[in-house]
Amino acid sequence: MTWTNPTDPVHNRRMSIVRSPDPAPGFAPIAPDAAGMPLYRAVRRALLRSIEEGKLPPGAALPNETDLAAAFDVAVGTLRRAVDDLVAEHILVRRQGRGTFVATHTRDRFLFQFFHVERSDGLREAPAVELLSFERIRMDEDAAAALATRAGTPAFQIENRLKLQGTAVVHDRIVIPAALFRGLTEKRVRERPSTIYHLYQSEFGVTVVRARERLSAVAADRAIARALGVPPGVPVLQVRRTAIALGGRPVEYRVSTIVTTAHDYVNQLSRPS
Amino acid sequence: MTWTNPTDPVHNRRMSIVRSPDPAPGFAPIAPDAAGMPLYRAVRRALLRSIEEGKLPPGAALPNETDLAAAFDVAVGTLRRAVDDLVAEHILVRRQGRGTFVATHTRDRFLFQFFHVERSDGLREAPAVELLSFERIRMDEDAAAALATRAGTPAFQIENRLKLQGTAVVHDRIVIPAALFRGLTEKRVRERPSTIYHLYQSEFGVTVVRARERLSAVAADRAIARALGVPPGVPVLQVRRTAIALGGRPVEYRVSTIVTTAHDYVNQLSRPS
DNA sequence: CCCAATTTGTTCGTATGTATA
DNA sequence: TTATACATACGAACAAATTGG
Repeated sequence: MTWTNPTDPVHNRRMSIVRSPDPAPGFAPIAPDAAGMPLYRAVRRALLRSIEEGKLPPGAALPNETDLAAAFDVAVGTLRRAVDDLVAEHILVRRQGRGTFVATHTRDRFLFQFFHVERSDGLREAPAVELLSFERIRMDEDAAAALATRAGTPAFQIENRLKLQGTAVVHDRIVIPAALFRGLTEKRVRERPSTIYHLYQSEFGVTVVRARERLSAVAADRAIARALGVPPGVPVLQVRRTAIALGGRPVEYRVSTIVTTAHDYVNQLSRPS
Repeated sequence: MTWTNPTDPVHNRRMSIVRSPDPAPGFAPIAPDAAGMPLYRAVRRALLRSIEEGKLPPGAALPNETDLAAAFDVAVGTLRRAVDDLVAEHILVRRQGRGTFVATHTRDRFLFQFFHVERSDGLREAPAVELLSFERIRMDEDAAAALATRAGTPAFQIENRLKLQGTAVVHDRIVIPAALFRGLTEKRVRERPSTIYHLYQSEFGVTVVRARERLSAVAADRAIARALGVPPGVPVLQVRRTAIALGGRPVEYRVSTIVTTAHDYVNQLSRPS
């Protein structure tokens, strides 16, 4: 059984109608005006807030579009536009016939979105990660600046060596605030079943959604050179990454050092759609 | 005066209706089926073809959405979706209240899409370009491979030095096929009023739409070191770019060498929407 | 293997708001 | 002010993919 809904002539919105058991609990109608923000933006923010607050944990299925639109009191098209944006940001994933889900940090996603090294001939493969060290440290100036805190802030530092086709190519030094990752141990890092971003997400509720990278060429220092099996002083590519989590907070500072004798950092400037 | 259009129950498409003077000449209805491709994809391709064929030159205004949708015999929403995609690819530009236009290569676009160097403290500014040399050459293996042709193919080679905040930071060696740029002279390069991509577009009908870049760290050779005023052998960032034009053809191979003592190559991994 | 239910994907159409000239 | 064009929002119908019986 269906009704046709009377519409509010001012805002062109459906007027609220009582329904039997709420098909999308926890989603309140969007206020008609939110500082001149388009409705689909307000819906996007509401969804984002639900995800950030944990009401929609990673992997969770959203209510179907019809129910969710009804809960927000917007048209399906408006809801879809909001979801479109979140899908483009890799925060939601849609699967036709199945539903819409909060994105999880799979290996595929890591490779696609956050790993840019491939062999000079274009061969791409997942790196084999080897943990070199796990320490409690206090942040240096660089890490602190990137993480919007003060030098000396307690942190974990993880050093990894990444091999491609059997040869060491990348050295990662990862700095993460201890406050955000309470209870992290070397064991948990070493025995994580998937990527480290998956670990952040599944064990600490920290979902990395984007990152800024600054690249420069430097001479390999002794420690890096030894770790990567190259002579000290050879030019290596240094990538300083600040990873941003769901709330917009920087949560990881990472310095990747890449030997580019047989590999490159690749970047696509605009993809065909 | 308006009609309501009878619809084809099979494809849910409007049936053709004769109209007075064609409001969007040169745009034929899209065939209902194009290998299972969604209609909006077919519309996108039709628009792209019109642009590639020069029927919509850079800067040209498209017919308004209503007329264009009618010409293609699709709904406005379908047309808008096709245009959305081309806008995301920077091939079209929409301006509310004015119209939709074929994108031109402005300085702003170059900076946003194709120039990634900024000072270490985050300061971004447009580079001052200085032409160092202009030569007719034959392509080496690297350039030929990037441009999908054979070594020895006639080409132009342009060397530029880019200054930021008054200091030389980037050296560009640009290789472009002579066949695509007949009549190019040093004078035209030197006296171009805007970016070199604008020159390609306005003078040779070559519209760069995207690029692939491969980055590595190398030691500065003597020539580069002299051009950039650094000691030979210092680590520098080498960016090898293949630029792709509208038809999908590679049209430029560029090797940028960047001194990264006070500057970085910056990259955004996913932007918030 | 096929069918039915569910969910997203595509396409249609329309009305109104907002920016521009 | 008016006309035009894109932007937002509504609603509806059918297609396509997936899952479970």
